[in-house]
Formats: sequence, C-alpha cells, structure tokens
Amino acid sequence: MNISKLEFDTEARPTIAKRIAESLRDAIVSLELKPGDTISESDIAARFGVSRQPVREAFIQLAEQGLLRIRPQRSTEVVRISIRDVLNARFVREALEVAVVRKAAAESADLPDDVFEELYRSQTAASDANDYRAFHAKDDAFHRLIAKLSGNEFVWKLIDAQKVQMDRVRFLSLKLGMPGTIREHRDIGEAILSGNPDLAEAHMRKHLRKIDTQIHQIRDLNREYFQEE
Amino acid sequence: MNISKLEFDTEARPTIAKRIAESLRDAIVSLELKPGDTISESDIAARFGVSRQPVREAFIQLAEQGLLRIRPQRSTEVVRISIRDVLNARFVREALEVAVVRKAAAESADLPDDVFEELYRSQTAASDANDYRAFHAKDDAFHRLIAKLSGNEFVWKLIDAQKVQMDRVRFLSLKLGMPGTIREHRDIGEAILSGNPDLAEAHMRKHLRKIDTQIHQIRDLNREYFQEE
DNA sequence: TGCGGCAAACTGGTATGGAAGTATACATGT
DNA sequence: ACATGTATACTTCCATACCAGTTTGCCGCA
Repeated sequence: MNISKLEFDTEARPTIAKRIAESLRDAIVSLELKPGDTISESDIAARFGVSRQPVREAFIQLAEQGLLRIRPQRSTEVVRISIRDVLNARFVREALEVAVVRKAAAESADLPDDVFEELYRSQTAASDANDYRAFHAKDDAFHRLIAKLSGNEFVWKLIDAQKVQMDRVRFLSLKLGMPGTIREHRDIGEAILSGNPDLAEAHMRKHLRKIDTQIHQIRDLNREYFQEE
Repeated sequence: MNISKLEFDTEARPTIAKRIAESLRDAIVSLELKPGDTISESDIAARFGVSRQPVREAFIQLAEQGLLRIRPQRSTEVVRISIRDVLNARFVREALEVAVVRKAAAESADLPDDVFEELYRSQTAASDANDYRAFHAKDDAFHRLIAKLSGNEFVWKLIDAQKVQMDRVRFLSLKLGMPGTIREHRDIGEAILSGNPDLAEAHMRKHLRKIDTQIHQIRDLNREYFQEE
C-alpha cells in the first residue's frame, strides 16, 4: 500500500517575501511608487512590519523583472520607463502571441462559437462603467484565454513577465482607446474561430503594435517618469 | 548528492549569491548535481565556505528558472527532467528564434558574406576535436549572433533562459549529431544572407525541432533523470 | 517481530546584528 | 570665500540566531 501518493499540495503557501514582491509590483505598476523614487530595505520592512530579509528577497525578484535597480551600498530605485525596454518587451510579446494565436486559429475546429462572448461582454461593461482596473483585467484574460486555447497556457507566464514593462504605460494611457481595444479583440477572436491563422496573426500584430505610437505621446505628457534616451 | 568540489571563480561577479547561483547552475546542467538529488542551504553553504543567506538567494533564483524545487521545511531538490517542460521551452524558443531570424534575413542586405564563416570554422574544429564544451559554446554563439544581427540581441537573454531546460538533454546527447548541427547552421546562415525570411524560418524550425525526437531516445537511456509523466 | 509514540535532528523561513562601501553635512585650514 | 578632510548617517550584503514545521530513528511495549 502506497500512502505517500496521497499527500495534498503542500506547495502553494506564499512566503512573506512573495507577498511583499507582489505588493510592491502593484505599487510600481500603478505608479504609487514613482519612477525615480528610491526605497530601502529597512524603509519597506518597517512599512510592512516585517524584517529586512524578506524585503530584500522581494527587491531581488523585482530587480530581475527590470522594475528596480539595486546599487549596492548606494540605494535601490524604481527604474524610469525606458522606451527602448518597452519596445523590446513588445517585440518579445508579439513573437509569443503570434505563435499562440496561429496555433489557436489552426486548431479552432471544435471550439464553441461563443468562447469569447463572455469576455467581450464583461469588457464592454467595464468600458461603459469606466472601470479601468476591471477593463485591464479582462484584457489580460482575453490574451490568456488564447494561450490556453492553443494548448500552451504556460506561455502566458512569459507574456505576463514581459507585460510588466508595458503595464505602467498602459496605466498612463487609461481611457485612451478602451473601445478600440474591444474592436480589435473581436477581430482577433473572429479570425481564430474562422480558422484563419494568417488573419489572426495580422490582427494580433496590429493590436500589439498600437503601443509603438502611443508610447511617444505618453512620454511627452509624463517626461518625469521616463528615462532620457 | 555527491560532489567533489564546488567553487566559484574568485574574480568578477558582483555578489556571492550570484556566483553561487551560476556555479550551481553549471553543476546542474552538467549533471554533476543529478536530477532528484536533494541539497540543503546549510550543506551548500558549508561547501562554499559562506553563510546560508547568499546560498538561499541562489536557490530562489534557480527555483525560478525551474531547476530547483524548494519545499519549505522539507528539502530542496534538483528537479528531474520533464519532457513536457523541455517541449514547452522549445516552443517558446522557436517562437523567439523565428522572429529574430526572419528579421535578420529581411535586413541582411549590407552584411558581409562571411559573417558566419568564423563560427562555422571554429565549430567544425571543435567537432573534429570532439570538444563538446567548445562545440556547444559555439552553437550558442551562432544563435546569439543571429539575434544580434536582427538588432534584438536582448532576445538572447530570454532564449538563454529557456535553453536551460534543454541544456541537460543536450549534455546527455553529447556526440549525437554534431556534424548534422553544422549543416543546419549553414542552411540557416545561407538563407539569411540570401535575404529569404521564409526559408530561414523553415530551416530554423527544423533545426530546433530535432530535440522533439531526440528527447525520447535520451529518456529511454536515462530513465532515472526523467520525471515519470 | 512488529507497531506506536516521542524526542532529537534535520529542513527552509524570518529576524537581527555587524561589516563594508557611499553620500553628505560640516567643520577646519588657508 | 573656498577647497579639503572628516564625522556621520545612510545604503546593501553577509553572518548569525531563532522559529516553526517535517522527517528520522530509537525506545518501549505488545
């Protein structure tokens, strides 16, 4: 009798470090912590009521995501938005999303016609209510669903990691183009359901490349958040 | 676990934690640390002659790369090779490499005809000398060069991160197909120089997908290193 | 011989102290 | 007034100590 197989998932309990990292990430992406701000381990530790060690581990994690810049013995600062980095992230994201959307379109034969409807509706509702947070959450959910439909949901983890670089720009965009986004999502969804990978790819590229033009406007309106380059 | 020596190069590398991480990564990829081995912070710390803290940070980093599995209060183990994970990594890598190789081919107009020659030669030399380490280093250099030629060298960082999952398989392959690899590299290089993105893409996909068939042979010869799935 | 229970020896997570490096305010000397 | 040295107050990085689970193995007992 093999009892050892019955053990339940002991994995998922989040550590303090992980929670701190997540909380800081939200603060940075929502510009609560502003680009250029300097923070310190002890400062954040005191604010959360924990010791410096888990905060330090959170810092390291965020530095690897490109959100913090740790300068030993000097300071740790929230990195300013870099147009170059944003475009690089967009390039990677586009490569990944094109790969999954093509696959989703090629294998869409036995999908119900209304797989996307629920998301369209809730995103439209969020737009009508001017609820940006909900809107962006549904935006992410749409892209994630495509990855799942392609049988490569794990790719979303990477897309999400890249997205971090773009999220602050998206936050600054806010109302810019909520309805437009929904229209593009519909185009992509229809191309998938019609089993047309080339068309799905084209719509996806166009959708993702909107940021290329947006980012310069955003920069001009928020110079202080951007790196000079 | 049973290792003779573990040490980091005393020069370069900013923090102890990073040096430990790099050293451990090499040990894992070269199967010095075997899949399934359990290691502990204090154990490794003693071997390197440092405290647990930097080792712990190295563990966290390697866990994020999918090489270690940290089970709080229980143990930390070197994860076994998972065919699924390897194929997932291959999928991502393919998406990225296709994107850069197409771009490189599309913009190859003003490249000197011999950009790749040096690498071809040194890789052939490494193959003739049965020098696997050098061969693999040149293999990586070739792919990295393509990313650079496309103007997106930063993508290499991601490709490299994905590659970690495949490197242990590559290590087990060893002699399998060194000459074949060179032939494929030449095909890719020629397609780039002839400015043919579609052909370059096709050769790249074929090149990267070799692992799909190889991995099952490797698994059958090294069951103990693989996860049952 | 086999089983149950308990204590000691692990594990990773967190807290805290100290070392080394850097920036800065402020004296001091010319 | 203006350099220059210095004390001081930061910073991150590493070491050490402690905590709370988990595993292991021994011991007593049936």
